[in-house]
Amino acid sequence: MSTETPTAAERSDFIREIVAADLREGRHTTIVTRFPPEPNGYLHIGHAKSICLNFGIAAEFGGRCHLRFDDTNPVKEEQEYLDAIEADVRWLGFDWGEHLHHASDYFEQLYAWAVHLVKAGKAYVDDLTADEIREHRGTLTEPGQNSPWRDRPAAESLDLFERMRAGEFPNGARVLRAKIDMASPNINLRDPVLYRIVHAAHPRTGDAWCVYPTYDFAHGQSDAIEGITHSICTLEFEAHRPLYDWLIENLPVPSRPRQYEFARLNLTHTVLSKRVLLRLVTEGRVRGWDDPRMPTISGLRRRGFPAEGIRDFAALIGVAKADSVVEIGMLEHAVRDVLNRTAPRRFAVLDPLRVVVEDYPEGQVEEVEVANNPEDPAAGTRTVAFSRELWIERDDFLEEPPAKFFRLAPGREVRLRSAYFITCREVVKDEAGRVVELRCTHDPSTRGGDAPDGRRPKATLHWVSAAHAVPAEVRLYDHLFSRPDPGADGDLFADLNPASETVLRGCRVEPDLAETPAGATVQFERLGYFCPDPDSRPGRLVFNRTLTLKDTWAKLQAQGRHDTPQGGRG
RNA sequence: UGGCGAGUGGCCUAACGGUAAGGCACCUGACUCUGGAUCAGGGGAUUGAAGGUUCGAAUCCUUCCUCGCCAGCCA
Repeated sequence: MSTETPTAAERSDFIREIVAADLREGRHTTIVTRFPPEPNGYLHIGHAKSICLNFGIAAEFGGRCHLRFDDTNPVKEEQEYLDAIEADVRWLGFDWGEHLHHASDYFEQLYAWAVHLVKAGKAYVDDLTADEIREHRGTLTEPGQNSPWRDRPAAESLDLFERMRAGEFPNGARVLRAKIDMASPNINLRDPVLYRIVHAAHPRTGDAWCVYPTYDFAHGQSDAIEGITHSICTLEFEAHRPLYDWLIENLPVPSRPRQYEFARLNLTHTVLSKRVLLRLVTEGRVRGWDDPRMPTISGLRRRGFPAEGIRDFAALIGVAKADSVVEIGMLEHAVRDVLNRTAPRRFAVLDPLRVVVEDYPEGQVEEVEVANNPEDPAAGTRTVAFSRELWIERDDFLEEPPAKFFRLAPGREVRLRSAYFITCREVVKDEAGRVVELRCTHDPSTRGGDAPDGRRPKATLHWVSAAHAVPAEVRLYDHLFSRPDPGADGDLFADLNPASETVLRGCRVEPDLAETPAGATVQFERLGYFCPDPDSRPGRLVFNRTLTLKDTWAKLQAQGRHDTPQGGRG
């Protein structure tokens, strides 16, 4: 159940309309949905859309939503995935109560139903090889051919099926098939395979079974067992619906679930395919399923995306049947929106440039008061140490400022946020001509950040006191793929963004940032949102950049130079 | 080429026969101790095309076009 659904009080979509009508017209009194992941990988933002839909509907209509693992293929499934999926759904803010289920919980019942079909002459054991079955299946335009085993006596199929279960045959030797119609224009109805022999240990049932039901045979029946009323899945299962219905109609199942399909999520600059994500991980293109660049729930979490932002995003994009590609900016907008409201502000300098305030007494330290979040007065204030030697952001100074560059430059006065106005008096360079230090003066009357004479600098800079700031490593993240439609030219991996991660060492941050709790995302003023990485240690702080702030100056620069998609800073 | 599904401003989504709405993005201005946020305003859609029904069509009908999915013993 969602903690709250802030932005989408009146959101509706074609599925919710169906649900509402079913309730209104008495077809159901309680709505039961389910989220049915296969534990063969980590959940990603596309799954989040489905999770929000299924759990969201259950919550809105006073029903319930089950978490059911579709664990029918032991060769691809692992306990690690089962655990990660549960953690991710919970982190997203949803609760399945008592209803944690597995298709494997129903193996015995499913087997019994398969036997039922065999006895009814509606399923048979086929001795054809996989290749032969394919050849008999026909093509999109040509009907298939009946298997020579199609009409063998039910008793013979039954015997063979029992021996399949008993482990008498090797993988692939035989399968159980539904007897429907080899000439159907819907290929899924051309005697689909219901059971196959797989001698492999299952994460939950171990070696108890060596025959496993296919998705088609397991899914709808599991829905029926659990009393699912609305079995919501993605568009690619549309062609399976007739089979879903055929099985429900031909089996003595306890309920009549109905399947509805919606368009899966596609996002620009990212790939949402478990197959590809698995490759990124196994081939070491990223550091793991929870790499902050991954579109996985665990990656987004590590990156600092709040669950609320992900839920808001799901509400924002809606649910429909048209294939679509959502701009990643939409996700970033939803996330910035919650972070702007909730993230505490802190000072951090990513690329430090030394500033010496010449007219500020050596050894003196003042505690200046700074708002924790201008958006939220209740967040209160904190004090930050100010002293003679400071660090400011290197790109907040330009010796020869172009028009529209409002920050520090020789002779120019700017405000140091919540502290003093300073004026740059001298630029110190090393032998190579690189600026290494700025000699400045301050106006003591501007303490706190306001001038008694009403003077208003065009820029306000963030800063840290050199003697008080603590060092940190900061990892900057950008889109994993550099083009909006990765792989459109053929080679997906060639579109990997080489600048998707930039590691900055030698950053200087406000001391209390050392205490930022894991999972908390803060705003580094004027830079963006950041969160401590799990790699962070007391003495060796590591922060991940969740997202940059919107940056008009970076945009202006980008327009002028026509590069840097994510803009500036570091 | 068979079946199924879908086409609404750059992107997402709404309109359920009554004369195209909202969000994101973009642009402009105001305000601002974050070039953030906020506020105000703006540009932009002959609703894939062509016919037809109707007083009236994004919605109904016909034909066509385009895109997606289906020929795993994956899900």
